[in-house]
Amino acid sequence: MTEPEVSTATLNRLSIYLRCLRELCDEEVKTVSSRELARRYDLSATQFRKDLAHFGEFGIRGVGYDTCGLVQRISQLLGLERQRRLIVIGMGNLGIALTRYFSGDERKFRVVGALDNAADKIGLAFGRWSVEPLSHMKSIIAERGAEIGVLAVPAAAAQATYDLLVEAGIQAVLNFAPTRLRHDRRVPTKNVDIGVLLEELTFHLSVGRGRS
Amino acid sequence: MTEPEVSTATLNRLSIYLRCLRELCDEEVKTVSSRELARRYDLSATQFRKDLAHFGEFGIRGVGYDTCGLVQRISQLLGLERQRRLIVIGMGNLGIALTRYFSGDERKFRVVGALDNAADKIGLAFGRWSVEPLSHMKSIIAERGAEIGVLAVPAAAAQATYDLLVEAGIQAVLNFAPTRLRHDRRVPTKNVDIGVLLEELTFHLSVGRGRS
DNA sequence: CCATGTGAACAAATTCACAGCA
DNA sequence: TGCTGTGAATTTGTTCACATGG
Repeated sequence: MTEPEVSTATLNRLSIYLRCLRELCDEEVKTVSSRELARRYDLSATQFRKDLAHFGEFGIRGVGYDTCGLVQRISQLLGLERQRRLIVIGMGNLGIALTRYFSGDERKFRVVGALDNAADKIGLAFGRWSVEPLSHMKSIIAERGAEIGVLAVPAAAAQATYDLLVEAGIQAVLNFAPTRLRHDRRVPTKNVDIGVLLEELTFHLSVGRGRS
Repeated sequence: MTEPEVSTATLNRLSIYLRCLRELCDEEVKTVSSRELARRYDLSATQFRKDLAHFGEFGIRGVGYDTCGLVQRISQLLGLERQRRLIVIGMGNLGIALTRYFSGDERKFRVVGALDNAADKIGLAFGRWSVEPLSHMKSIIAERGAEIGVLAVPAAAAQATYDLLVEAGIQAVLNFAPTRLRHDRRVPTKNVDIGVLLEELTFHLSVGRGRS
């Protein structure tokens, strides 16, 4: 069974649905209709059904969806059945924050390495692991099974560090550096660009009140 | 002159173009064609022209675009002609990181307030301002001219804090809390949901190599 | 009878292809 | 001639409306 082509928008909505359904499941709501879910969380009922339709049939006609069951199903679809391992590269403000955040007993993602080349950072511990130089990258990825690289280096160093990550065998990258990466086709890469988002808000500020 | 309706995608690309053009301008490249820009930064030449077309004509036929001039023009379009003021709410790992980051002499955005209700946080200084309780929010916004609120509180507190921000007169919100906010139509709001992005990457991991 | 799942209609965004100007 | 600016064509994504099945 080869998985279908699914848009980023659909995948991101599945994450949202997962969160909503988890809440309902925790509240011991047994079943929910797409309409009720949409009303409660300000979503589109049709879109919810269409998004799921990419992957199969999950509901019961005339009834709705089993909340806890669907949490399991969507978790599987997204590949969240087991914990994923991250390494964070760049121990600036943001890198430290992310390392600390994902060093707790966070369910789905866990930091297994913190890297930086600055001599005054190496050896410090922001989470469970102390900071190591980038020369250890390849062995960390291989030995600790890191799958996702979190890039939190300055813009100027981002491309070179990205290339190192790919070369070292990382399987995906979440980039926080405010720069446009030339990325390897085989390594899925997402960008979080806080500057771009703030500038979008600024546009709306200067034009008048608007919606998200 | 009432501004046109522009999609989020277009606005975000304008921020990217701005960054690319700034680089070219700094390198003293005088003019650039849409094709050359696209080639160098892996963008779409047609899309670049179409995006600009929402706002007017900026190029010279047969020649291309004046790099430094276009930096100015796009900055104006996005409302970046003056510095914008932020307040950060929630001094957890991420809130501290963001406060520090935007407390430097960052050109376009500057933190003018750091808020948290935790007694052990109040009074600490992570940037130029020490942490104040949320009860000061309204006066900080009014007296220091804060326009954008950066929400970095736990998910459980996000909606209540968002409502407080709106009530206190904030003009836009950048939300880092992993939750779906019911937002006021008049206050543009953007979400940065790191969990959603990591889950998208995880999907691609489990399915096979893919692109961003 | 109710809510799902889905083809068909619609809307939005992207890409093509070329007219028109420097 | 070269590159912009833009209608027209195409692709992609969303919404509608209803047949289908529990």
